[in-house]
Amino acid sequence: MTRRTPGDGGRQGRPLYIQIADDLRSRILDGDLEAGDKLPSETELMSDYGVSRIVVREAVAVLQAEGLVTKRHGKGTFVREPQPIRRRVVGDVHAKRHDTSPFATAAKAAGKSPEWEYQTRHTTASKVVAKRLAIEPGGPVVRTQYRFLADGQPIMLSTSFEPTAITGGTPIEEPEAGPVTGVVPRMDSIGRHITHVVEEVTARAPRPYERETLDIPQGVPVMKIERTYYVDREPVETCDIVVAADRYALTYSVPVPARDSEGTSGSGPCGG
Amino acid sequence: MTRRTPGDGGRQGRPLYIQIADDLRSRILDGDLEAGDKLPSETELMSDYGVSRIVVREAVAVLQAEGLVTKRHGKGTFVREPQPIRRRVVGDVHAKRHDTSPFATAAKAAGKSPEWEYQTRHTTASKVVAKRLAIEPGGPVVRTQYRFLADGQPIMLSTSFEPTAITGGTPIEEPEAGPVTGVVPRMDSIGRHITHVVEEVTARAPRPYERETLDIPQGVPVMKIERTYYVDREPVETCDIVVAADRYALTYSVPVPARDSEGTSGSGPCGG
DNA sequence: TAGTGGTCTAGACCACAAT
DNA sequence: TTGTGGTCTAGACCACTAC
Repeated sequence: MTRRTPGDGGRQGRPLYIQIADDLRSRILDGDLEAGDKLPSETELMSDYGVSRIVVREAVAVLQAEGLVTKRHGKGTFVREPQPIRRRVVGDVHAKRHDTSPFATAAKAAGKSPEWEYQTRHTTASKVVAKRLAIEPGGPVVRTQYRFLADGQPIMLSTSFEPTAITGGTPIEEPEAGPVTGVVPRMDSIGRHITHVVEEVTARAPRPYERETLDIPQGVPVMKIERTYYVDREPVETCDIVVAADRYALTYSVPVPARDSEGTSGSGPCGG
Repeated sequence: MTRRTPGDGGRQGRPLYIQIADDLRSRILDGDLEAGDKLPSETELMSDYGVSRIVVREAVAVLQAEGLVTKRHGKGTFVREPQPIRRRVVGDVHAKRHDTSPFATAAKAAGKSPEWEYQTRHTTASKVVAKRLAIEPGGPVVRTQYRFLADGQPIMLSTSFEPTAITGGTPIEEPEAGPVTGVVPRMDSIGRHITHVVEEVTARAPRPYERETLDIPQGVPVMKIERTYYVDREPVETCDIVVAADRYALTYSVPVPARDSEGTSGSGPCGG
């Protein structure tokens, strides 16, 4: 490692904390340090590399931001262990049925009843929600916030919006208060069969509230799914789902038409 | 703000840098500071809050990790501006055709020819790749790495794998060297019509190589798409696609079957 | 009690960008 | 030249965890 004199500001090479981070990273990726292993303490790293504590801390912060390590107060810094992944499969053409409720299904498979907390409010549509529901901004909607739990621990957040124009006055006006639950059965019960679902997936750093509620470590982003249910071209419900990205994989299966007469389908390389 | 005496370690409240971060965050979210606006300099924040520089820097680092601000050396710290989003739509039931090459389509729509660089290698399948292609580990594959460019700037990385057992000896053995390009047309040309595509979406912090190549700022994760093309149940190509999460939204449209006799489809609340 | 990471001060020199 | 963020030192007290 290139050692620099105090205060030379980097003339002799890259910053020390970057060099140390690189060194530690390769020790992790090469398998020298395995998942769950403890990194040398800050004191050890200080003497190992002959630098001050802040340099060591910045180096470790780099690895933490990359999601490679986790710090535990009073215990040390550890190589992050891979999280168990929940697979959320949508639209598998080979499945007997389409599973639009993987949370409930997974919970049942594990012998647990799916649990969630919710809070329903009658309110008005914001500009964004109005656009997704194809209604006028300010129009009446029913908003329900969910927290889904596994072993009592929140693992998914969701907020749904339904236009009162569709459900108002029916037994299912409030999603969790009627005789039927589940979006598709509920809409079926008032004669509206949902024909398709559109999901828009993005990812970003978690908000402080999400970090706290979902117990998300530094360096782990969230995936946000904007899901909208349609009856033909009419949106009947839309919701935002937020999950920790290290615990979920979203799988989509999409058919390719028999032949593309226009010759543009799949015209690029894989990913293009 | 709760001021603490030096070295009291937090008895009187939350850490100073958290309080300062909270204050700055609310000034951003309340619209007091808008996208593109410059935050007070570190020197100003030091005197504004009466703390040392490291506290100010940690506070700003929090906001940076949340993706709210970007630092520019020699200029200042700025509220991040929303990035133009490329929408990648897969499986829209109302579209005339399925667009499996949104990159090329988007480039053409903008009046530019899509550009990419690639590098093809004959190699053997790793355990992971073998599993995705349903072949034996160590089996021969053709591996092609792509960098997709817009205005000369890389915006997407992709690595594809095709088993030589399928393409070997045909004109399309190497994806970019044959008479036909594009996964679907290429496979069509050797009598294998792709029936469906499976995409598995995850998100994580970018690797150093990805940060550099794709020019990803602090606090922005990447989305990784594992895409596999199938002829019936036989995988014929798989690839990994990596994009910056603040510049892409992945949209999937999935049909819901006419009626679910087993009564489990959509049985949970939205997101459940 | 000892070791760990968490927070904080005071001060220094540096590289980058605009004027 | 001035102001910005980038890197770094030396030292302090604190809270958490395990023994």
